[in-house]
Amino acid sequence: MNTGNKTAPILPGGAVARQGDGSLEDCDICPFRHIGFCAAVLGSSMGGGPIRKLEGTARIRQHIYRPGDAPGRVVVLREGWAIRFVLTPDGRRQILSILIPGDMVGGEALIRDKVQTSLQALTPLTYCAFDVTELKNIAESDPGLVWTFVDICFAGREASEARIVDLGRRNAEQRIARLVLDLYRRLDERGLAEGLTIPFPLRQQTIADALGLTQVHVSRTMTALRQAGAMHLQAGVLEILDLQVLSDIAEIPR
Amino acid sequence: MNTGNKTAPILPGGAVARQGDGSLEDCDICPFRHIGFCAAVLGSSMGGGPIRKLEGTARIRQHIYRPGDAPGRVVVLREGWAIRFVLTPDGRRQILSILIPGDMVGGEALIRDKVQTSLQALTPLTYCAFDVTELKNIAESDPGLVWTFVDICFAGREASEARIVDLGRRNAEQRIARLVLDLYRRLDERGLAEGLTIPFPLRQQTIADALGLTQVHVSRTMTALRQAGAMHLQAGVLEILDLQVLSDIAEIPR
DNA sequence: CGCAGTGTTGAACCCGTTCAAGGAGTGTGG
DNA sequence: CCACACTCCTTGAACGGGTTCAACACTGCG
Repeated sequence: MNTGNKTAPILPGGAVARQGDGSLEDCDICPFRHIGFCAAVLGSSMGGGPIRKLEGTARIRQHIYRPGDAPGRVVVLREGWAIRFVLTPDGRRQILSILIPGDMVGGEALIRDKVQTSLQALTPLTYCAFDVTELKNIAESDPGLVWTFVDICFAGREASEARIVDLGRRNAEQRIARLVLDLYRRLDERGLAEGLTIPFPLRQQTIADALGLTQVHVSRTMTALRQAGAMHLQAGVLEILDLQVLSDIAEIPR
Repeated sequence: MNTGNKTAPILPGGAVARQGDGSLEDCDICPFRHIGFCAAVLGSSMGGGPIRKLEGTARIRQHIYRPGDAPGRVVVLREGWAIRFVLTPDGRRQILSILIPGDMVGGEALIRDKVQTSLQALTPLTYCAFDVTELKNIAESDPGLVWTFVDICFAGREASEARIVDLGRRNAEQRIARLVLDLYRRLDERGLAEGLTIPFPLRQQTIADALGLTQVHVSRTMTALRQAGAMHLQAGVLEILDLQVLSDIAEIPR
């Protein structure tokens, strides 16, 4: 039964979710129904039993989960951006991934009880969530779904390792250029880029915490990138002024 | 049929492997038969069809595979250490993982044709290898094996993300202390530590390339750690002199 | 209006790099 | 047995990319 606007807190951190009616019918019009996780779940739940889809929203800066929580759910972002991060003992933040619409998060809930990271909304957020127990049940009748998890996990690991190379061996200018190009590619794949212009809700402090820099240095470096004619950021919209220049700085062959 | 000492190159880079007789009988005496991947494969191949185990050796500094290769095999180290790394366009090296006996490498071959990294022996190496096609066949009759892949992949991703935090937010002393403690814990889990002493075949340049530092600075920092009474490295053997001091430096609660 | 969040800029500082020289250990060949 | 080459580690001095601290400007908002 669709509970309509009646809401109940189902995730730690105060994020609110409502339960769908299980038929997943609005997945039919979801722009992300053909990407990895959703496509696999939709395919599986057609053959086997249905899966309940939970829907949720989060306000800006709201936590979806924190270290030590046991969310028990896998989350797929539908609208808005989020970050997954950890805090060091001295209170500094390291962002592990920047999440855009269509991304899946929290896959570790499939094999771990508790998570060790925080998930926080960067913008107002709407998302779908799937109970891991139900996912495991579906996977029993459709082992192909597990391969989808393997696939998603390795893709995530490759992204992590690309970031390791950035942090270990590249300077601030290269790191920022590569972050921007990576986000541009991902947004473009999901139809969220307009030409060379993308929505860009990241603050300089957010970029700094993702790339192991300080906000002050991000400011200086982005000024340099703007003056080099590579890109331009204003009011949450980033425009790549010269893809070749930016790619050269990023050391990405094109 | 056991081919005995007759050897044939089966992996790129010149590493040599011989084919076992498929019965895996020497797994019975392998010290790593109870850890993740091997335990799962042994359990699966008992129920379903047998899997061929390939065995291989590599000399020091020898490549097992390189970027662009399609090894088509998953490797489990039996004796010796190895590194997985990439080279940046300007020729610098970033090590992505340091592998010790019992570790599984190359799981991406399960879902990718070509690998993007290099795998190189740090010491003389013996390893086992399993054909991914055969692994997939076994997984058809034992879906639990796929969950083992998910598990291993997420563990690898967690390790990668821990390294991201190190590179992004910790100084040289902390990075080295954490690397040493991580290796100590892993070696101890596999019964390869003697008290607080572990084999340590890493050169300073290797540590530098893993932690995003230079060899010169690793030298200075390790001298400082020695003078602080935290640890002592000589002739390929590392002794943790004061676990408390080292843990404090590493910011690991104990 | 006050205030919080964000970005810019300057100046001093420092962690780590770069360049360079030298020493210790090891293997090799004459 | 020694000369030589090679790898690895140490140490010094100068340099530089990035940090830290601080002041200020701009924006949106209650």
